[in-house]
Amino acid sequence: MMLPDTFRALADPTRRAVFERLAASEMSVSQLTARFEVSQPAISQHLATLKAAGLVTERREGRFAYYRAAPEGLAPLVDWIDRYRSFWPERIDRLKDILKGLDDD
Amino acid sequence: MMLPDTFRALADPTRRAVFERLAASEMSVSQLTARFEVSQPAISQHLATLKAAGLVTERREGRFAYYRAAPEGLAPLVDWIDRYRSFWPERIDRLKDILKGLDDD
DNA sequence: GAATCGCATAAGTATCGGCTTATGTATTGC
DNA sequence: GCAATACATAAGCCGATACTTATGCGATTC
Repeated sequence: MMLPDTFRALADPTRRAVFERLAASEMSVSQLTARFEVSQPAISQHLATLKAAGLVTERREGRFAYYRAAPEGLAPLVDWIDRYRSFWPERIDRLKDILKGLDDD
Repeated sequence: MMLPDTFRALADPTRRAVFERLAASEMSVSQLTARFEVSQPAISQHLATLKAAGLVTERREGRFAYYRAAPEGLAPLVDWIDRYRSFWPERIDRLKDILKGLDDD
């Protein structure tokens, strides 16, 4: 199965943290940089990787670049997990909790 | 959040394929090696990584070591995805399909 | 229009990670 | 007990990658 690098993109802790931050709210690169302890180029590079994986989207506004998490990018992960559903013991009912939550929404 | 290296363990395509194979059925290291194009040590190393991440379990029998996928090891992934549930657009109803499947079982 | 700002890209470096071959350690078979 | 088998570990190699500083480039500001 060809996952579009979703796992690899999220494997790096810093990059995952960037995604998590962008899931909370849209932010510009400089705002994002201020929240991490790596340089601005490092952040830009992580964003490029996340964007290539479909995990974030970019919105240009003048000289600013606003990024936000693209939840659809997580779909390959859900798909992948889905493939092993039938092998899962009922013990893993956390997935059911997730569904319950969705139903309640 | 401190994921127990689940993402990193599944980021490598070969290692992910090993996990997928072990999800289908328990196998010994040599049986597993026969199915891949990397050496036996490489397989052993992948298995060690997967085991450290809680994604496989080992069963010793004489000089054989049988491995099988540990679906519980995927729980951290589900947990992590769950954290962003509220940000997801309804468009991602695939997760609902998963839950439906579980309910039907 | 010159300086500044926001960001991306280039280039270099050092570490990590997956692979190999070589070797070690039990276990089994003769 | 000796050879062979099953697997793990050691050691080394090399490409990938996460970071840095330096630079480029468009947009804003004065």
